[in-house]
Amino acid sequence: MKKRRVKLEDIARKLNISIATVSRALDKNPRVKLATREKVLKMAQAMGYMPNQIAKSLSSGKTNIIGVIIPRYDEPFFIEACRGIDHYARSHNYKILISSSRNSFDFERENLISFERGLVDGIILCPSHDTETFAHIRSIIDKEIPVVLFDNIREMVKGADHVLINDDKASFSAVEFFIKNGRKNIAFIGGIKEKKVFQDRYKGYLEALKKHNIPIDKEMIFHCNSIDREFEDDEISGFLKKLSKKPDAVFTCTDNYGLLAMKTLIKMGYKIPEDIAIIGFGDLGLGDVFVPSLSCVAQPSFEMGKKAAELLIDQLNKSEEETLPKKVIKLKTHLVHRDSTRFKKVNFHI
Amino acid sequence: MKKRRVKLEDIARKLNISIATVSRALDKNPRVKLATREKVLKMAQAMGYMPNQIAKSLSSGKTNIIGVIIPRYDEPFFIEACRGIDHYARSHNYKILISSSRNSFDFERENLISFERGLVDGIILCPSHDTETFAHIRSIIDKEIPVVLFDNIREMVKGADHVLINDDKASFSAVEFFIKNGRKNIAFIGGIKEKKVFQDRYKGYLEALKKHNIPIDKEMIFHCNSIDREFEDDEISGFLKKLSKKPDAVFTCTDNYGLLAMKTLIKMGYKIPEDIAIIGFGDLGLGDVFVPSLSCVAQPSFEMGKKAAELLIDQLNKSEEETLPKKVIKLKTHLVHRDSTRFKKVNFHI
DNA sequence: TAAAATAATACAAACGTTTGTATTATTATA
DNA sequence: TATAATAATACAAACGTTTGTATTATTTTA
Repeated sequence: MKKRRVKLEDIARKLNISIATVSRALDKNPRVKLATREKVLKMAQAMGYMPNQIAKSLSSGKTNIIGVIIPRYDEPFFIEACRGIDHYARSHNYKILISSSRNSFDFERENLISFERGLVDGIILCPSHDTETFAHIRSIIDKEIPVVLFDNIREMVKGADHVLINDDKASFSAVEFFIKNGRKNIAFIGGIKEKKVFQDRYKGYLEALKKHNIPIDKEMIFHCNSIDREFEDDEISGFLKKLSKKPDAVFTCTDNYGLLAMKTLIKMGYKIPEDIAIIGFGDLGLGDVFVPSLSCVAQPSFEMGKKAAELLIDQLNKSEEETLPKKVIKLKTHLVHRDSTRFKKVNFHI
Repeated sequence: MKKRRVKLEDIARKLNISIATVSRALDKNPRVKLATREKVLKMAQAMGYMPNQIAKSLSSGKTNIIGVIIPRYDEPFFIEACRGIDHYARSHNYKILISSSRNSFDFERENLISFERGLVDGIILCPSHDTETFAHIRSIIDKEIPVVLFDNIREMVKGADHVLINDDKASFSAVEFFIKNGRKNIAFIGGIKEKKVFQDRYKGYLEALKKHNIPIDKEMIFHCNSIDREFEDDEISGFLKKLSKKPDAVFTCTDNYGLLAMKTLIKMGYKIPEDIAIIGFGDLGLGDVFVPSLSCVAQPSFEMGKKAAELLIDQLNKSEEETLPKKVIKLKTHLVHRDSTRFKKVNFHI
């Protein structure tokens, strides 16, 4: 005794009119008489009619769904980016379907392939850690499915839009901030060297030192290698504990590294920010709650998502013939000062 | 010059066989000769055939998508729950479509209605803060769309499965833990009183005190009212600062409250956990990183999501006729001991 | 008041699959 | 070698819409 859904045909039969007319009436198409439209609307309401989205999609060739692939669910940055995407998408009548690549190239490719089956109109992707080739993305683009890439981009992919931040500038500003406040022994904790973002953040660090004629001390530089969070703590505390010289500032390439570093440094007896200042990267959004709180380079995560959605929907709405030039958007970061740099209260934009 | 997708018909025409045979060959249906199957498979591969998910769904009446509605994106609990849902769903060939109700009843209802359009096979819902009536959910159930509710359930809804934790037992255990460790002046910071979960957590607090003959001191009890996070900090520090008696323990109904309380208490000069022990509720998953770290009642968020997905998929897979009895699953919480209760190292299950 | 113009509606194909039934080809049986 | 049994395939309807074109009903015009 499964209740069958009410469909156009049911309404049509009840009113003794054709399906086409019912369809058009519900669309408020001027081709149907006002009286008929109202009759249909009333009957649809009375019968509890709900349009079948799947049938609509098949007929129209559009699903109004955007596929989103992120490297992981449990990073505030991605959640915020998804919120941004969702925000823009919803207000433009799109839903989003999120999958995680679990930072695996294979999963990423699988997810893309599953999106190729016509369930989504377009794709927003943040490449995973170990994505080094881009054929899988190009293959999607070849099928003329619009793609926008955001964050963690190693390499531009032709035919896709890109949304990024200025990683080198961002870390440059953070390190310069240290220097301008008299810090000289500035440690650097980076991420795996293969990632473009970490390279760029490292670059910014080096450039800031260079500009201000501070010699580069290799001992002060560490690149965290583990993808697995479990080991980050050990790696970072290991690095900090075996330093022969005391740093007076640390710049870390993620907020998490910053927090872990802070934890270790406190245990080692450092006073924050008097003995050592710390700036992380990313803005977990929670850094604020804890004592001491962590300063950071804030990525405009929500904005990045929003922008990505905007670019994608622009592509989706373009007419068949016109071909929109592909864009690379770089969004601005800014320094958020909390306890770990609060020797001077400022909040400036890069 | 839009490239048309390859479809069954294209393969069929190329090989001079019928669409039905191609369809069955790809399904590895034994009705088609092995030689034919291989021919088809090869051709499909060569032509880059991708099945059209929408057409499949229309034909089969199943989308293999689960709709998920959570109150907000930016709470680790929900993210973890979604991960749990996703984990189970994916391994059973379902995708998930997440929407946020932004803790608004109206958005929640809108989301449900949009799910009613046949895009999802079933729905997993965590009711929003201000959901007080349930007609919108019943209406979905009436249409025989399977529904599973999890967390924040004010009231059981007939015809839906439920996944919960034992809120009263959980807070009871936390408070009893304080008492067994010699704490007597135990403050309570709850959430808005209208929510069942907060009522239950409050109940557990009261019961623990009662069981151990500790008089209830109204001054030690505070119910945080704000939905907006911005004001929680002020509310909580306001409460703590105007206490006439010094508490030696605080139980808070969320982790965030716990962190905020800890921040204030440290500023007030309390030593943690010597002067005051704190237990939060929820396990942000980050409480660990900060100094001092926050002990908490850990909700099995991932497990809850997983269980919800399991129940839903069970409903979806049941045959047309059989009607599965609806279930209420209560999952166990456990205490996670960190710095804020580390006067004694244990980690027991409730 | 009949023809022309237009408004309103009906018909039917299309979207790309699946699947029950009909048909044809092949093999087995007598 | 004709006939039955079975294997392989083809046909066509169905899923629930949308939309171009054909048809019918109504109004306008002469």
